[in-house]
Parts: sequence; structure tokens; C-alpha cells
Amino acid sequence: MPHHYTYPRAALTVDCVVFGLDAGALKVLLIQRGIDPFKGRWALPGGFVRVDETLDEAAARELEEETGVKDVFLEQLYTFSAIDRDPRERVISVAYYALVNLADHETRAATDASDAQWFPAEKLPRLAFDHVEILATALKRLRGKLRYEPIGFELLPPKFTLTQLQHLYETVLGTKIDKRNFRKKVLGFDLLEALNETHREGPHRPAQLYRFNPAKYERLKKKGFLFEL
Amino acid sequence: MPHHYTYPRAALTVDCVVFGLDAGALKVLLIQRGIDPFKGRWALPGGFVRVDETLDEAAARELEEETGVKDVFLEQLYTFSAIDRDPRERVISVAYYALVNLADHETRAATDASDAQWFPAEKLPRLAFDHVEILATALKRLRGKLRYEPIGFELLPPKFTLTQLQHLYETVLGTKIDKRNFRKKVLGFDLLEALNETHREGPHRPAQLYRFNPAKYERLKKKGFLFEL
DNA sequence: CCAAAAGTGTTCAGGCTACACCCATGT
DNA sequence: ACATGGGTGTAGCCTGAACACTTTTGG
Repeated sequence: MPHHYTYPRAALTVDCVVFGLDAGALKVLLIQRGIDPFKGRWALPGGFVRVDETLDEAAARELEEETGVKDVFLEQLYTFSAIDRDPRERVISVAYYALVNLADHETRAATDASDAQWFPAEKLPRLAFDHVEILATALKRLRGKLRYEPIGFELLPPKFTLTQLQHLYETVLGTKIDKRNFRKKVLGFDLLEALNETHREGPHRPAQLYRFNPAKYERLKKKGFLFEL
Repeated sequence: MPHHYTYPRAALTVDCVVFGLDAGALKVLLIQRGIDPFKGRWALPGGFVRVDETLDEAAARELEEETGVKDVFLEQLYTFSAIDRDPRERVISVAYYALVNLADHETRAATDASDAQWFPAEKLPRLAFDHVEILATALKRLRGKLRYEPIGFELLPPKFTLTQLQHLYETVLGTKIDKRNFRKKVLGFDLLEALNETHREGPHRPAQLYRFNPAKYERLKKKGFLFEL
């Protein structure tokens, strides 16, 4: 049985790609590094995994410690292990991606006088380590997953309009979608509940608010139902 | 900056779920453990990651060392980190899954007087560690991926018949597929090349042999083409 | 009353499903 | 000659794409 100090071990970190939707643009939450290496560069929130926590726990903990974001959709993405991805020593990083409703979290990062900031996914600053690669992987996963699992709702407030939902898909997937066809299809899944509330904003007809029913989705999924947009 | 012995570190391993197709049944390659813990139990091939290799390299190396299988489709699956998944100490394992053409590798494991053996995916022995969970995850991934990426060919010899391909899909996905519709669709993708060869076996008409053209797939994929069965 | 986004149906084409018989071969 | 899997076409249905106008509100 291997003993702790028999062989050198790689260090283990977690890194989180946090996606948010702001004014119809996809954003990513980054923090500015205060120390070397890459001092001053922007990087994904993350840090070392403790020996007494799972990776999920480590990701959630680091995310909250560094950005204040918590209780959000958080899922393992991929594990990155290029030999020289960290100039100090061998560090292997398990990447996660998170989807947050920006309305709740935007202020926090912005007002904290913190070093955390939202950047448009299409216009990022130079990043530390191999974080560009991690981000690209996360974006690809998000786009893929959005099409066949109902995770888009995680980026919206609990109550949302169909137009907001449609814009979300258009933004993330980078496509134009026909309004009528989109509504027909989404409502056809019977996973959205129309609320007795409307969203009024601006000089135009108020929009019906809906809520996603995750329990219903779970039930349907077990019966072989396939979400797909 | 953290120093090597400042904090205890988890150990890192890789584990490989190797899938093969044998006489129309999906099989998994396991090895019998010669040492504690779980001495005598069957387990996924795998082992500790060296500090100077990437995870992909570690997975390929362990796979070859323990089973002789090499040069096969091998892809990262998920990283498992339950606190007590290894009774000795904290071990985090990056799981991979491999797809092999059993015709090439079957004999090796069988004749080696080795401790490696193929088991039907639906009828596995008791496994060591959390390997049941890893296997379940791999199976789910395989089923998912098979439907929207042309990876099934990795389980077949380079030259195969459409019936073999159809059986593959039926076996892995657990569905019946209509022969005519299947052929129409698969050939419609224009990713298979009919060879000037037939597969003759048994008292019946010989079958046309085909070959998958990966280069063509890459080209089409870049143009937005979506494989889907 | 004007500007702005919300909301709503129908038509058409293409893809998917279901289905049954002849073909080439080995024994 | 017969048993065995290989190979082929069509018709109905359903789903996805295209497309324009009315409604409700705030200013």
C-alpha cells in the first residue's frame, strides 16, 4: 500500500466557471489575482481541495468564499491535467460550471469593492493558467446541454416570461428563433406553469409569467421523455 | 504558495471502464485484485497517477499495463471523490471509458492466464470500491453519446456490416430498430463507404462490408452537421 | 394616438414510422 | 430444396419551418 510520502503527489484544485445572463448577454464571473503567479490577471474562482471534503463541496466552498455566490446549479465539467498548467508545481484541476440568476448575484460582486467582476463571455480579459481552455470547454458544454436538458431556467429568475427564455436560448446558442414556434414547443412540454402574475415593464403589453416545474420534469424523464429544443 | 507538506493531499488514481462487444452482448473488462483492500474482488483497471504524466497518459498506461489493451478510443468520464471511497486513505479517482473492438483484444485477456476478464455489462460480479457507480456512469454516458456522435464504430472491426452496426445500437440502447429505416438513415449521412468486399458467414447471402470515414465526419461537423440516431 | 413588446394559427415540406417480400448463399 | 440472414420501397403521419397581424400597455 502506498504511503503518503513514498511518491510525490500532484496538488488538486477546483475551478468554477460561473455563467450569468445580464441584459441579454452571457457573462462569466472572474476574480483578479492578488498574488503570483499571474498576479493582477483575471482568473476563474477556485482553490485547493481539502483532504476532508468532496470535490462538489470544495467547488461550492471556494465559489462562496471568493465570490459570495452560493446555492446555485453547480456541476462537474472536466478535469484538466496538462503538466505545466501551473508554473509552480504539478497541479491538477477539476473544473465545475455554475449557472446563476444574475439578478440575485450581480450586486454582490459589483458592490463588494471585491475583486470579482462579471465579463461578457465573448469579450474576456487575458486569463491566468489554462483558464481560457477551461472556459471554452464550459461554454461548449453549456451550449450542448442547453439543447437537451432544461437547465436554462437556472439562468433566469424563478418567475420569467417566455420572451426572456427565448432570448436566453438565442443568446447562448447564437441563433435566431421564431417566436411562435418557440412558444408552441416549450409550452408543449407541459413543464411550465403559467402564474397569475404578469411582468410589466415599459410602454407595452405586460407579459405572462411562468415558473419551471422541476418535479414534473423528473417524473417525465423517468418515463423516457426527452427534452429537446 | 502551498508547500508540498504543508497540507495533506489526496492521492490521485485513474480507473478505466473498457467496453467491448461480443456476440451481440456488451461486455466490460475487469481485473481481479491480488491485494487488499478488496483482495479477490473484481475491479476496473486503473492505478495511481504519476506526477509527471497527464491523466490521459496515466489512463492509457494503466490500461495497457493491466490488460494489454492499447491504441483504443479512451475518453475522460468523470472524477469521483466520495470521502470514503477507498478505505485506506483519501483517494480521488478520475474515471475514463474506453471502446474496443473485441475481436482484437478478446484473446489477449482470455489467454494471458491473466487476471483480466470480460463480463457482460448486465451481469457483473461484485466490484471493489465505488466501481459500480463508476460503471453506471460510464454506461449512461455511452448510451447518451452513441445517439449523437458516431462512436459506435469504435466497438466494431474497421470493416463491418450494417447488420453488425444495427445490432450494436440495439444492444447498447436496448431497443429494437427497423432494419430498412436504420439503413436508410445511416447511409443517408454519407459517412460510410461501401467496400469491394463482402462478409460471408453461414448459409446465407454475404453481407456488404462498410468502413467509417472519420475525416469526412470531422469535415461535416465543422459545417454544423449533427449526427443523430 | 403612438411606440413597443406580447400574444396567437395555418400551411407546407421533409423526415420518421410502419410494414412484407425477394435474393444469395451453404449445406 | 430449404433454411438463413441480406437487402430493398412506399404510404401515412407527424413534426418543424415559415410567415403577419392584433392586443395591451405607458407615455
